[in-house]
Amino acid sequence: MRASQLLLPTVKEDPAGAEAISHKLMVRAGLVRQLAAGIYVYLPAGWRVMQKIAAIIRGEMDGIGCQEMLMPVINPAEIWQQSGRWDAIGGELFRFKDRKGADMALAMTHEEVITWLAAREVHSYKQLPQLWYHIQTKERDEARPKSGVLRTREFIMKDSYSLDVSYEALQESYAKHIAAYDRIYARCGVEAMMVEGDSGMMGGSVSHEYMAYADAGEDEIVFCRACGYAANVEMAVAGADREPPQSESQAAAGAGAAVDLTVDEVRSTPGAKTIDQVVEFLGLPARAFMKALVVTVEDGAEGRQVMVLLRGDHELSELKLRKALGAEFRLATADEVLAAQGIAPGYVGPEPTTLPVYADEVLRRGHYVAGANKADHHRTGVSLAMVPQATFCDLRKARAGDPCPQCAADLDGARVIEVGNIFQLGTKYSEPMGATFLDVDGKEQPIVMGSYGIGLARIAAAAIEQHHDGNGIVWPPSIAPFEAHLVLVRASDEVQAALAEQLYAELAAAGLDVLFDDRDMSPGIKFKDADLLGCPAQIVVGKRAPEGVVELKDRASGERRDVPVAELALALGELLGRG
RNA sequence: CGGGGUGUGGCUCAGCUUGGUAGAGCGCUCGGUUCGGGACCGAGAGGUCGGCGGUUCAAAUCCGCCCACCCCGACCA
Repeated sequence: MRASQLLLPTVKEDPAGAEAISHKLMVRAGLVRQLAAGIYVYLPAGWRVMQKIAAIIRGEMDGIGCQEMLMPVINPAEIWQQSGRWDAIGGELFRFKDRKGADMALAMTHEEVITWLAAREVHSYKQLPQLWYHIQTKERDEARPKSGVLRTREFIMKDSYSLDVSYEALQESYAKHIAAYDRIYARCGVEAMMVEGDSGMMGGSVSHEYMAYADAGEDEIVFCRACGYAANVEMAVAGADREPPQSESQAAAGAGAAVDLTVDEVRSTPGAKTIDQVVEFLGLPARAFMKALVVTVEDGAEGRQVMVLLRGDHELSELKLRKALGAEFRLATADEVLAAQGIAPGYVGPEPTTLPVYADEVLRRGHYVAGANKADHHRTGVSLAMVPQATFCDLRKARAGDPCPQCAADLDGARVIEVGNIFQLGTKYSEPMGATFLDVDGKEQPIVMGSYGIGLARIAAAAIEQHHDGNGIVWPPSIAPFEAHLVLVRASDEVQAALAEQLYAELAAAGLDVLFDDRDMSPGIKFKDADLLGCPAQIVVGKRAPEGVVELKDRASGERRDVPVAELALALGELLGRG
């Protein structure tokens, strides 16, 4: 491809509002343009990256016997009503009516279509297992698109589905996907880790998420270098705290502290409503406090209130609380808190309270400062021995430094991008949608299903997050828009131009993806563009063209060396890792 | 959906507080000089200041409503 003819609109300045590095670089390098919130145009170079990622995914999916097909984005409402998701999913599902007034939906994933297909075409255990996939646009009316291509309302996903005769058989399909996914990320040059997931709206029981390390990621995981345990912080088991409660270490240190945590006493804390403010006011660490949240449980027509207790320095895992309650919940409004506890948020405490209490495990021990249920006052010496109705459970988010729940080593933490996930759906869709088969005994059974997704753009973005420098993107060779960027320094120099043309023809003939910068522009612009775009090899035809020598630059290391034209093919092969 | 912010040439932004001739840098066009790390000189093109309404002799600027986009939160196969 000739740069003089390629639509590659590079820009010098970061786009307004962009924060994620991948977002800035994808726009600056001329890979994408935003049409509307969370809706992007893939420009030629960006689309090449997507196609390369798709090709790697295809290869690996085909490799485990998964069959490619194509399912429609437009779905009749009927199948979504059958699966129950028409009602279960809120505004995230794009809905519209066709000209006849029939309800339609834009598919956000394809379980319904797959199950519809399976119900019609799969009848016997002899046809199973089946592995089906497609690479198709997904539509989701995200509440908040963000971070460029990381969270969008329209995106391309590889989604595959397994159909099996039993849960045991499903394990095999699941294992095949795990193996394929590991290879896909490795081949794309993205470092990702499999963690336990929450199955969320997909339903089912077992699920895992593939997480790629990136500061721009919106998820956080903890993982153990010693034993390999890894989980989303929402999910991860928060092990016991190594340190004793603050009140015990304070007691051990002897008397004389300004505030004795073990003494039951009401103290005036005017204006101090948040943990940070009370910490400041009393001069105690956050872990000396107990924070009381009042939440409204939405398991009846009218919500009921429940008090949730966490240590001051811990964060609530909403997922864990949802599981403990067995119902959805939300933070209570100020009015609800006042009605339920008789005090406005800010000074709520468990002593006394008539509400059901759910307390995090670490609060079993120790004395804490808690709200005094009186405006502008907190109370010391509060221990949960005073709250007999308290139910203890693991409610807090795990964090780096916590002991690993499997081997007790220290957990590490990382921000991550979710680049894929796999679910054991079971019969969640096959039962309501009547996707059954006859087993060996002639008995009708629901098909046991799994679903497996990978977002292509997220792989591209994660690759950039993991591989870039101050000058631009440093693509892994496997997914770079071009393998080599041939830079003609002086287009007006006949010798240089002739040599560049010759190399362009030869490299292309050798099957290499080459971008030939034949533009008549100042060299600085060309070099900057080449670094920004980030193709792994740069071949610079310049001063030494008359001798038949060009410069080969390794984008990743920045190393450059002069190479006689005759040796270029070999040197390029080495640089690109083709041996 | 709640909170905050922004909207001015293609891009990034200033101007708005205190109403009075619409600006800069980059990009673009033409001519010339340059030519290995986003060159220089000269001459140009390009804007209903997000939209509608209001106040005023006069609105980019003040007021109201709406829209779009961004950020935080809620939500998230």
